[in-house]
Amino acid sequence: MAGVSRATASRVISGSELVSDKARAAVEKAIEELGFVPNPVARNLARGRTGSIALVVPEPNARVLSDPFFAEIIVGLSDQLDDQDLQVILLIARPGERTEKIVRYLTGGHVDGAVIASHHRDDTLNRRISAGPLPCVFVGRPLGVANAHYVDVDNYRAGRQAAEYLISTGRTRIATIAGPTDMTAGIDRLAGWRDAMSNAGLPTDAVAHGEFTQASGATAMDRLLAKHPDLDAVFAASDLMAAGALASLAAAGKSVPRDVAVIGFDDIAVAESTDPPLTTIAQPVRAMAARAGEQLLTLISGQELEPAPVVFPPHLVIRDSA
Amino acid sequence: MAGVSRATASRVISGSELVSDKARAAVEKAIEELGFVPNPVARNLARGRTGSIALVVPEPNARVLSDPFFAEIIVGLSDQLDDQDLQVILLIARPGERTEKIVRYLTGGHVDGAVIASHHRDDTLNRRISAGPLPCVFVGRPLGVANAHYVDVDNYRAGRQAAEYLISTGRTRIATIAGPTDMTAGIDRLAGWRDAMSNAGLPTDAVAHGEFTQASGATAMDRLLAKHPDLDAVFAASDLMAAGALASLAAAGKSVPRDVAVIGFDDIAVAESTDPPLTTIAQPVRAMAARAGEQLLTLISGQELEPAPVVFPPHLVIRDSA
DNA sequence: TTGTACGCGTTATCAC
DNA sequence: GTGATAACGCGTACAA
Repeated sequence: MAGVSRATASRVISGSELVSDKARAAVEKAIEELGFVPNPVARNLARGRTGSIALVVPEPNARVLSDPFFAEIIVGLSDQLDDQDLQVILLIARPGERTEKIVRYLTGGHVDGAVIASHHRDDTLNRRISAGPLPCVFVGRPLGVANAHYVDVDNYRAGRQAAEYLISTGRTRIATIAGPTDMTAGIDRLAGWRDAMSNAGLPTDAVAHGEFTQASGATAMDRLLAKHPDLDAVFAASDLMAAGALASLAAAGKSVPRDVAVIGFDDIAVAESTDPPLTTIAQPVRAMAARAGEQLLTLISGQELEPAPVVFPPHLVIRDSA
Repeated sequence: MAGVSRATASRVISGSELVSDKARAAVEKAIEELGFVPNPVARNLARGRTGSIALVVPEPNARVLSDPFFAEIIVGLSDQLDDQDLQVILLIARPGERTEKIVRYLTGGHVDGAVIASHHRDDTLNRRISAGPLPCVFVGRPLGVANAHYVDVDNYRAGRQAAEYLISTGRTRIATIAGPTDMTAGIDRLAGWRDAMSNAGLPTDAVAHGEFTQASGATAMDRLLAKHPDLDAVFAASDLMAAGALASLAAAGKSVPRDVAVIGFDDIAVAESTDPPLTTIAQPVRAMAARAGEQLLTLISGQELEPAPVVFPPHLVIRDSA
């Protein structure tokens, strides 16, 4: 219709510079009149790509999806990829299903790359994908995967920071409600707390483990109180566990922060509405996700990328509980 | 390699019955040895489809994504579509951006259909997509869109149910914290409450509007208490608003449920951890999303579908607040 | 700068 | 049952 060949039309649409102004104008006019829209599927076939990347959520649990953490990841990632006309495909494990299906999907050429939210302890998926040819970036340091590309918050530093803050406010008998020992977030935060305590010459024996949930935080606090009735502060590795701890402390007749200071982790919405509002350590999740997307783009474009972790600094948010 | 034509190989892969056992075996053997995986992009091009549907979240707000409501929608939808090798593409409006880009994407042939989570008051997107040729199903009754396919909880019935329950427990001075007047969830729940109250011969003047948030629920409760100090019950159109109301009531020295009964809506996680735990009305979000997916599949397959709404019954969850 | 012609990897429509 | 062969709609060497 523009009186040119398909090739020239294609050049105009793809934004090539090697087109005369006259031809370009003619094509653009034709596009306008025809309401022409390129077929993305055909385009991707010709280009040898899929035009989409996967966001893998290996947890077969609806609860994790409502986790603000994932919400931020989704937003950060979409935001980063929107301009590259790459779409985000959500891949969540179905309840009671092995990750087999996800692996098959990822290796089946459906996507150009993957961002894996790796909070789960089951690392077979992580290993298999990481070893394969598909570009992939983890959000959160994956356990048992060597040379992986990942972005994470500096959990170790965060643990130190929490302990050091409590120490700086004069607390001396400081406990921690740590995460599970088979999740890097739990391990690293605990290690940081431990080192800060040791450096200050304080005991590191008041440790209880939770599952990052409110209920587990409450029972962990119960255990701590029973074993160390003299404690005057506690660092919980998640806000939910901190909220559980607040409930436990209230039930035990302890006033927060007067008797016991509490500091959480995540800075999710509930942190503001607890009584008292939680002092907590925030992680820049959206920025982390954006960075993961950026790294993935680099990998997809074929550039070699040193598998150096990208680590973001945590950020202390001071409210009333500590 | 199997000594057959592409056509026969394709038949085997696509699971056609019109293949001899011998040929099938040969092809399967070849597939095994070659590790052959069909290219999804080429397949979709040949089939004239995209192999994906969009889940549209028109709210340019990260907060709504962490809403358990959306989490359940995502899970329900993926669950339903997983078997059809249809993938869910998440389409969220970027903050501060018009919905223009989303419309372009949807009409650009990127997806075979769309599920639109239509909670937002801005209905231009709803109208434009609904009027177009793309199969689409709404979750939540869209405002100002005629003949739309949608699934929803029976908000009117839910409002009635809440009021009737409060009445049945002997309350007589019953208020409501309603949602915004330009969202169907707000409108319909209020209408149900109003009718139940009228039918029981009770006054319907104690109405305050909130924005479905905790803060707005608290201020709405403040207003209600100031104007109707004698009220003995309140129906909040969301759990978050109910939580805000609880705080406001506590500040006013009112005991729940002794002085004032409170009933919420949604049955999200916080409903269990408020003090006291919230009696609330749950909606079967996951089932609703699955149904929306099912409807969308029907539409995509080209079958005509009467645009009859699918309405799910709400479910009263009795805890301690009423 | 432009056009020709082929390739991308399948599925679908025919004849056979 | 099976096998050529034509789409599917676009990108892009290569030649002009």
